[in-house]
Amino acid sequence: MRRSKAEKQRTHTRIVQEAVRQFRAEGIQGVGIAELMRQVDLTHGGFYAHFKNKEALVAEVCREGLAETEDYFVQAAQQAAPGAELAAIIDFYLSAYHRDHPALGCVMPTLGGEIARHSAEVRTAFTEGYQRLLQQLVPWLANGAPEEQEDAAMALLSGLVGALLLARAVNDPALSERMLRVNRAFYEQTFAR
Amino acid sequence: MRRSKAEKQRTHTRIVQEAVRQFRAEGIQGVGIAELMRQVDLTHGGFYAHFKNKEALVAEVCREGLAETEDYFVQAAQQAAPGAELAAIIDFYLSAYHRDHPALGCVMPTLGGEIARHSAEVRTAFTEGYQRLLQQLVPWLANGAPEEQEDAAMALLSGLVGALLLARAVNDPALSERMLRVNRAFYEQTFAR
DNA sequence: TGTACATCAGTGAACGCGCGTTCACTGATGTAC
DNA sequence: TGTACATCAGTGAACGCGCGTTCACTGATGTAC
Repeated sequence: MRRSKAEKQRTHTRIVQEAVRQFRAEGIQGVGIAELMRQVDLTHGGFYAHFKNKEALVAEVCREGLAETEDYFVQAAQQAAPGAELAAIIDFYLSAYHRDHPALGCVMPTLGGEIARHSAEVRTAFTEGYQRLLQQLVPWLANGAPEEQEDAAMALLSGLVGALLLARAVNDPALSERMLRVNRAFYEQTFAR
Repeated sequence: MRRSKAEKQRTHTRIVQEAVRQFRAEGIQGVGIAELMRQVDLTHGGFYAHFKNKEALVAEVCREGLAETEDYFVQAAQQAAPGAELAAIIDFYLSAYHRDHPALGCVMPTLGGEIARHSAEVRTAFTEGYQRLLQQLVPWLANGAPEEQEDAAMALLSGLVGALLLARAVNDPALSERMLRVNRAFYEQTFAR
């Protein structure tokens, strides 16, 4: 039953992509290897031909998940009118669509709490993805020393994450809507140049 | 083996307090009823004399956890010099101690992601606690229409939550320290009056 | 106030189930000649 | 290029374990008289 190298690569990618989706929807602890592999049309034993253990998958999920968010930031900025790049990123991140589709969205609000409890391997993968995301925001922030721009990006990014997290946790649609709206306005007024 | 009403009440409180602590440290899914009850010197069967099911406990944990954070906010403000109340709350929330002791800290960064996936019962408890927390911040925000003060409190609160979440997830101590410092400075400059 | 009985907090065995991981096996792929 | 053999992606049974919940039971507490 051995498969070609190319096919193994494809299978590997499919496992990671399905894991990113499922982890965001159900949490890391909420997803079992057997169910994950079933969704990829494989049996659970095969998992260990691709990953040393579940923890190694979690690390890859961090990388993949944060890279996806990075792509979304780049796309939002590209499609925005000149000067409106940062507002476009903020509007995308704090949209009702993003709030209502955690399985398709950023891993930071969905998995951040769990990741803090995981191994150094996982947290290092997270840290690297976070730093790249930060650099993606820097070009759109007010002129100044690079360090000041990074500082601003850090404040903005954690604000976005917290706002989305809380907008999802809360059970009152009007309140949730208000949280998104208020935070969009706050970050656009504070950081848009 | 029946116990007095007062003793049942005391037991109930002990279960909830131990659950708040364990949930913050290990996540909701990371804590089992048996282990929880063992820490309270009871057997797992007795759990159901106090709670319909685990979900009912989670709802109580939300209430208790957010009430604790509310108390901390009140205390921080009381102990602060006049005019420095908001800075004191921000400094407390974004302290290295708070980051390093999630078991003793706010439930929003630790449990927020999981709570978003829980029942209406749990999310309603969370929503009520969140609203009370918000009102605790309002008095310390810039004068203006009550709605504007609430808006500012919402932006501040989600920023605090996101910053603590990320400062814990990241694996680089210098970066984590910088995240706390930058966010403290940002929120104090933006909101302190 | 004292007695008889119902209530029920807590015990501990048992339920079915899913978890992460291991392992002997299969047969197609990759490689050495 | 063709053949012989080693490799290894994926299978599926099995491992020990912990999960949430139920339930018959116990004996002290609460209550009705």
